[in-house]
Amino acid sequence: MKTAATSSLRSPRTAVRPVRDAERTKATILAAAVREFARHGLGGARVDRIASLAGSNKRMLYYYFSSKEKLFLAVLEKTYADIRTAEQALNLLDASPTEGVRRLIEFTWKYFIAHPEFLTLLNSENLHQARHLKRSKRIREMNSPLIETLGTLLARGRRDGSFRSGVDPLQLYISIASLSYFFLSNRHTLAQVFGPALFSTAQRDIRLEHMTALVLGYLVRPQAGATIRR
Amino acid sequence: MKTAATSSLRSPRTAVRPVRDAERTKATILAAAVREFARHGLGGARVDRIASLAGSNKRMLYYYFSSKEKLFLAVLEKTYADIRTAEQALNLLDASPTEGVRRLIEFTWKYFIAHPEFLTLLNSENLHQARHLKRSKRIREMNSPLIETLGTLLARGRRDGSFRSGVDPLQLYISIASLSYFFLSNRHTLAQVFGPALFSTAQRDIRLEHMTALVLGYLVRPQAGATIRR
Amino acid sequence: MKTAATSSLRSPRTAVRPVRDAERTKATILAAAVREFARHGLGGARVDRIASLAGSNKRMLYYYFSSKEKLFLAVLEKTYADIRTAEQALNLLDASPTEGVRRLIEFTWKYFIAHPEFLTLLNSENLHQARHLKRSKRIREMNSPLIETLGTLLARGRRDGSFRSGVDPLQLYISIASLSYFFLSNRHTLAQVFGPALFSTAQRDIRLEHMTALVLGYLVRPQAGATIRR
Amino acid sequence: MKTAATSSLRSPRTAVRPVRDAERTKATILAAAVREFARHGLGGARVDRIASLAGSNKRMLYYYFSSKEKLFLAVLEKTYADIRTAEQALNLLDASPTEGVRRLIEFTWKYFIAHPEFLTLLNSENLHQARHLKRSKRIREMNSPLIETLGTLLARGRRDGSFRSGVDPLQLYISIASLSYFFLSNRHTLAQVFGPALFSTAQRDIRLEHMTALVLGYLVRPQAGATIRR
DNA sequence: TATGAATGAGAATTCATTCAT
DNA sequence: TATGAATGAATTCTCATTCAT
Repeated sequence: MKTAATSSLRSPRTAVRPVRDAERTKATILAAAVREFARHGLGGARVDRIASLAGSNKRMLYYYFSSKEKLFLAVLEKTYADIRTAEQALNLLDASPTEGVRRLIEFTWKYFIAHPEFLTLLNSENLHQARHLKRSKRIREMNSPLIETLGTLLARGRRDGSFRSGVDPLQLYISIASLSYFFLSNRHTLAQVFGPALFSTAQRDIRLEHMTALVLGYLVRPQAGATIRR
Repeated sequence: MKTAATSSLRSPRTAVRPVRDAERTKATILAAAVREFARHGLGGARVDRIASLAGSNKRMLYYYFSSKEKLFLAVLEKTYADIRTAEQALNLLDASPTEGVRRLIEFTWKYFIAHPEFLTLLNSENLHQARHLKRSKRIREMNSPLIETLGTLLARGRRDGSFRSGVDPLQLYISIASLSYFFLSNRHTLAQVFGPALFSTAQRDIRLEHMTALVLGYLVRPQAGATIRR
Repeated sequence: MKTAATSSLRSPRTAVRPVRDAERTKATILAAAVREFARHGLGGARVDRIASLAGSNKRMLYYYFSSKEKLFLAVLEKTYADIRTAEQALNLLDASPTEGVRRLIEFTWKYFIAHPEFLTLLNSENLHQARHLKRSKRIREMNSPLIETLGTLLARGRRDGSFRSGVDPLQLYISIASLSYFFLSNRHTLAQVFGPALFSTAQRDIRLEHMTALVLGYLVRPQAGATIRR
Repeated sequence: MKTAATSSLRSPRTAVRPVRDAERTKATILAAAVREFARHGLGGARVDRIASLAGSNKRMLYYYFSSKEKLFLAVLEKTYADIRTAEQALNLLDASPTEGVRRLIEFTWKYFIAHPEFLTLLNSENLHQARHLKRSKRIREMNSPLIETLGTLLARGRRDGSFRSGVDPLQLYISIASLSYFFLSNRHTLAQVFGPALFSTAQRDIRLEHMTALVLGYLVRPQAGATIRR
């Protein structure tokens, strides 16, 4: 009876009965948790909702993750792991310094757009003063390769005369992230204050262009011969 | 007994000036709410804690603010009103375009440092998709004068040749806010990932310098005569 | 029967509506908790049951006692306070040493019969290794006056030749408690093993006589002149 | 993979002797259950903990014992069987009546010290009003031989003039058990109230001496010739 | 205006037990 | 025989809100 009801809800082929596949169940719960925590924050997330979102039940959640807090940590770890993986696919050093920086800006922008959960989860974790991150060896070991890559790009650009000197790669990296982050993370209040047009698809390109112009306008030295006249 | 003692402490006769207790109680609760919502977000904030933080009681809170949500809205309105007031004290148009922009960056940076609650409250409101802001006529009427001021600065700079052309004041305003916001709002996770040294007082100045260099490096045209040679 | 008894407790005149008498509500909850913990032990007791037994609700229980564990502690404290009060009403020193000891035995026996909760609560607390008692300053300060009283009786008896010498009052006190405690605390298993007749009202007197004979038979020296012959 | 590895470790071929795993598993679970129920009582015991304590799993526990309650019953039966076995090794009738009683006291004392689980399990069963015992034919058939033995000792002692008359062997048996039981079962609260020194090893001997003196002081008639004079 | 008492609905977490392999 | 996965029903505890004085 119960089985019938349940099976009608879920397609017979995929999940008629309990999965009995630990890894899969765990992954499903984790994915549901990512959505829930991203949408409602740590405090606002509901364990019940995560379980039913995952097509599982609360008990399984505790079976695999022990507590809501630890589940949140697992979510953070997955989120960090995901972005690190995406970063590794970037080959910024294949291009010219200018092109490399341009691609980094674009990557950041597009990643944040494709993964809005990253922004809200990070906000949540900061609201809690990075309490969970502090306890996670895993995350602390996941260093982003991008700071070093950006450092290499800056050095190359300086050497070939295209970039100005004296730029700290960490500060610049943070600035690049900032420009995308703020715009997307605060889109609801920004839309309210400056009008929803700001978030049309056309405006998205405009924002990307602006950010690129800002960063490259700062970095790139006017080329020789490009004498500036009045 | 206790009541008598308490009331004598707050009795109009002993107060220095005939302060309206009602207004004072309301303000105290609001101030406590700002702290609580800033610290814990909307979901994590506790009505009990606000009441006791205010040295008052829950009944008063409901008496003046009707519900937790409306109290949150009041908090947002106060927070926006505060920053608008601070912005009005700025006289960016008294200075040169370059100096005006520099001051705007500095103001933003320092305001965010002095008012960390602004950042977390905004994050909270965005988590809730600006649900409260949408309902607040008051906030929507509180337009920031800075976009227009920045537009004027950009136009002046363009005219006097110091600034590049084609810069959208809104985009630039958002970028300026971004650079401070991200760094401060995510300080806990950033400290965890890049080390706590990033947030020493010395580093603060470095961040401000970097942001200023970035924005002005982009905006300011190399001066005439500053010919670039091989 | 039970309904009648219960409803009389809540007669319309006394508690039709919420009591709004903090002390009374608290006391009612505490009384209900004594019953529930005594019946089911700490682990087996149900917070819901306590609340409804008290004609109140769970929330009030937490309002006044913070947690199940702290409520249990309050119950222990009350239980200890009760027996100490009862002990203070005893005037053992008014009687002869023999009579004094007899009365102590009788008091212990009757108190344990009248207060079966004392036995089970003590068992529970010992199961938990006196975890709660350790935290209770109140209980540690509630010293029983009976050890000292018993010491005085023993000294007097020794002096007037009625009691043997070399008896440690603490050991004897513990033994007196033991004799009643074991019989009553284990009555269910004893009845199962030795038959329920052991707990008839007639047998109760027999037990009291036996315990008195045992203790006094040990303490009291055969009187002079009562020569023992073959 | 993991399963294969595990089962190969326990395969009959690698075991030293061809032990019947079934019996062993059952015994291991039972032993673990004794500990767990003794420590936490019936209500506080956790099926999970028993399984992992036994190095086994919950399914096996249910396979062999059907339910938590039945497992508790099995534990009680084992506990009773153990003490009956130990009692049978006593040969109290080999000695003089006085010596026989002395040995019985000592045996009780030492058995309770060596088997603290007996005390807590009995307390648990009494908290549940001997519910399980009532259902166990096995236990009801396991009569203690000691009542009869004690009866014989008392009769002999009366006949040879060493013991007083009119002593009910059951009452005395219960008293002897009481004196050890109470002291040991309530050791945690007693230590809290009277200080931990009461449970030093030295004090243990003092307690045994006291109990023996008490019982024999009551039982033994002053010897003939030991006329009491003025 | 002020305050402590009271509450229902809901939150996280736990538990004994069963299922599938 | 053995094992990990799965679950419904409780269980403790929390929270925003309202009531009585």
